[in-house]
Amino acid sequence: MLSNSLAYAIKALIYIAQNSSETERITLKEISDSTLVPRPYIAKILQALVRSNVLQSVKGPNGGFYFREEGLEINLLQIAHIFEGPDKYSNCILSLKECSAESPCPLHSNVGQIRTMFLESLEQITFRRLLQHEKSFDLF
Amino acid sequence: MLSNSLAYAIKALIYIAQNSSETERITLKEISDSTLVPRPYIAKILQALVRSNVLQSVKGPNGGFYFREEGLEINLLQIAHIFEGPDKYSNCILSLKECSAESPCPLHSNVGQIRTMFLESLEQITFRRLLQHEKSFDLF
DNA sequence: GGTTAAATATGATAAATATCATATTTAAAG
DNA sequence: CTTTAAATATGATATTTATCATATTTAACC
Repeated sequence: MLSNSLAYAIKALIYIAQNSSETERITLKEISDSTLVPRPYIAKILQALVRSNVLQSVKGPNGGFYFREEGLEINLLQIAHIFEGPDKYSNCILSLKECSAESPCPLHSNVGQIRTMFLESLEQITFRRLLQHEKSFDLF
Repeated sequence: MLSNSLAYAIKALIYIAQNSSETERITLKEISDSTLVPRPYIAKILQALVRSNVLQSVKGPNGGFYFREEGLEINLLQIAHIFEGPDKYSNCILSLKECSAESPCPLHSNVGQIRTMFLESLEQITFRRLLQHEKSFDLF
């Protein structure tokens, strides 16, 4: 339902949101260890998140990653847009050309509607909200 | 949300359910033309559906595919199981080991719940139900 | 300013999906 | 019993996604 990369990104972001601050940076190794995502892979994902202004990174000794202030307001749908193609969530669930509210495909009213709910729910969840989840929960 | 193959399979099955009978078989070419899925690709998909006893096929002149009587009672979740790995829909949305109702992951109660609804909705839709959709709807 | 601990950039490899091509089998019909 | 129109089997190619490896840059600290 979520791609591998997207699920990895969300796990890493939850961990960082819960444990980082501008002065308390989280290193790649720590993120990899606590999510069990291989270091080079999670590295690529985190780099994309830095480029997208979700995270901030600092190189060198005592460096690492931390959440930007504004980053905490970002929701899961926005993260999805970074890792899935842009149109992945935008069209008919069967990818039919003619499907629309006026001329709905056979799945539009049932499965399609739940898909819409799924997207709305992704959109409602920000990292500030996820911060409240218990920190000891294993993210692997 | 659905894999390419699964969406193709559903489109083909809707077409066959609406247009076939034991005496009125649908040929590969016709299915390919009406779904715009390349012939060799849809051929593989249909073969899998025959092996899974959803469809019946007849070789030779005037041959083709048609829905088995019992096939019409099959629901979309069962079709999904044919084309997606078996555990694809079975575990935590973040693929976390420890996630359960008692010890839910950060997404369990929101996105996870909607995922469950999604699966239930797939399970409720049989091809007999989809038969009722207007036949002139373009399946491409 | 040299050492070190970190991220970054780049690209290589592997695995899974999707797509295409071709030869074989089967059954109907003349 | 030969031809023909269909599915079937098999496997080749391409594309995408996931994974791994390595060299480079950067900033802190002595």
